[in-house]
Amino acid sequence: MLQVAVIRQEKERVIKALNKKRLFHADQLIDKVLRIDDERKAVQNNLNALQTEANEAAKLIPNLMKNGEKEAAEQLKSRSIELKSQIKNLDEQLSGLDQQLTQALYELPNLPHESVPEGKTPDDNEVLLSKGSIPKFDFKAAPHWDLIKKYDIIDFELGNKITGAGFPIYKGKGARLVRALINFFLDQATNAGYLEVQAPLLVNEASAYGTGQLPDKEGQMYHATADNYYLIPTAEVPITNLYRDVIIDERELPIKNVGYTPCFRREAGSWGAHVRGLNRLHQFDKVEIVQIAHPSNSYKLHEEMCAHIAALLESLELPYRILRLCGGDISFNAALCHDFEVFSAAQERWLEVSSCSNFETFQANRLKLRIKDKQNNKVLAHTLNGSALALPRILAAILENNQTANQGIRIPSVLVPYCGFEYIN
RNA sequence: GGAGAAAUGGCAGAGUGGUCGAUUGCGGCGGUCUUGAAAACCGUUGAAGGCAACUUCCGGGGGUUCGAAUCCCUCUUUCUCCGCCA
Repeated sequence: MLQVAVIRQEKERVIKALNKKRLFHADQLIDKVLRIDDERKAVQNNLNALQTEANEAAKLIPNLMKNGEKEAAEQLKSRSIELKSQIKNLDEQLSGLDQQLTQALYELPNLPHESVPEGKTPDDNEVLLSKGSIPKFDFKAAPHWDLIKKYDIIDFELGNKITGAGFPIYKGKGARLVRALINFFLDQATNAGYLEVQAPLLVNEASAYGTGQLPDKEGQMYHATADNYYLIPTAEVPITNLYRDVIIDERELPIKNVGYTPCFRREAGSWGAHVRGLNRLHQFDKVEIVQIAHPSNSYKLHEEMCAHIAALLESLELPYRILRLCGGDISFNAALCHDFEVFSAAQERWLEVSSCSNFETFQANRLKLRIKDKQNNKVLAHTLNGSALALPRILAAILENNQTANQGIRIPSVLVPYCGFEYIN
């Protein structure tokens, strides 16, 4: 959520930035915000004046009573009763305006960082780096959905029976490899200074609002309606919300957390071509890194997070590229986002395996996540997160890229100590 | 699930209708002293809105009253006891 003060003070810059995100009626939305905010202030001023009067009356009455001025006291009492109904009225107006203001602000996406390229579609994303060699085979490479059948390591049909489409059953070396990847990713993050946390997989409404899943993306989350909880679409939600309504001493920064969770996504309406096998699931595993940073160095920390993610991909020996998302493709909440894609050799496609974003103060403003310095001055924190990494597509790429003519699938050497075998065969 | 108790500032913990935004202790910050540190002493120290005056906030919501941290209702959470249970 953008800050009204920023919108007010830098209106032109904000409109320009929103246009880059292809929000072309930004000026109207911003005028609406400012109009509501003006009204809010006016109502609040009126309310304050009446409250002052009521407070003074309440102090005066006992004195009048003591001095035996019954008449005056009674008069003041009836005035107070009058004031009370007016105050109630204005109070209701004020909370109505507050709600309107929040609603209006919810419609505004985050401002893209200046380095975000102009553009409309994923084709306009900027390729920052492309690394690793794409494997060549002297045989017909099989897509991962054939390989998993051949080696009997993942069963989609069985998942259909238990739950439905998009909930695969990992078996044997498949299950072991998933566990190995999770442990490897957690260990790497811990070594890099992240504190591991295990957070709930269901969150309440306030948390979903805090990180921006609500109100917009309600349809993307599974909703446990009996208790009004949401299954998390990413560990970002519970982990970032650990710091909701918190004021952090700047000496504790940056806060670095890592967590493994399953992620649940309804992916409503997004099934079709290119979603076979592990490419898109309703439940998948992901290790997520989250940082709470001071605004002065959040971009440096974003680079550090991206370097961490790149190092993971390199140690898994996967060819990858890094994209800087353009204004048209970057998410509603992010100021800057780098996508990491691995090349899947049999599908001959790039698969997104990580998104690393700096949200600047956009989430912090909703979360009321602030930093205080020694002088007790407070500023909104910057929040960042990145997948490190999402498992299924990594798994798909490992299976496809490391297949051999007759030895089965070679496991990247860094994972061998974790899974205890060198080949799936 | 049943019975009871409680929820106050970073923490501990007073406050049961009228200058209470809240005594006090610890912690934090600043200072005196010290070569430096500790101890001691002095000062300072919640949040939000507002240009400001000022206003709001004592778990959330509602009510009683001229006036509520304090009384009533309700929800949530925590603790104790009982029951059940991975």
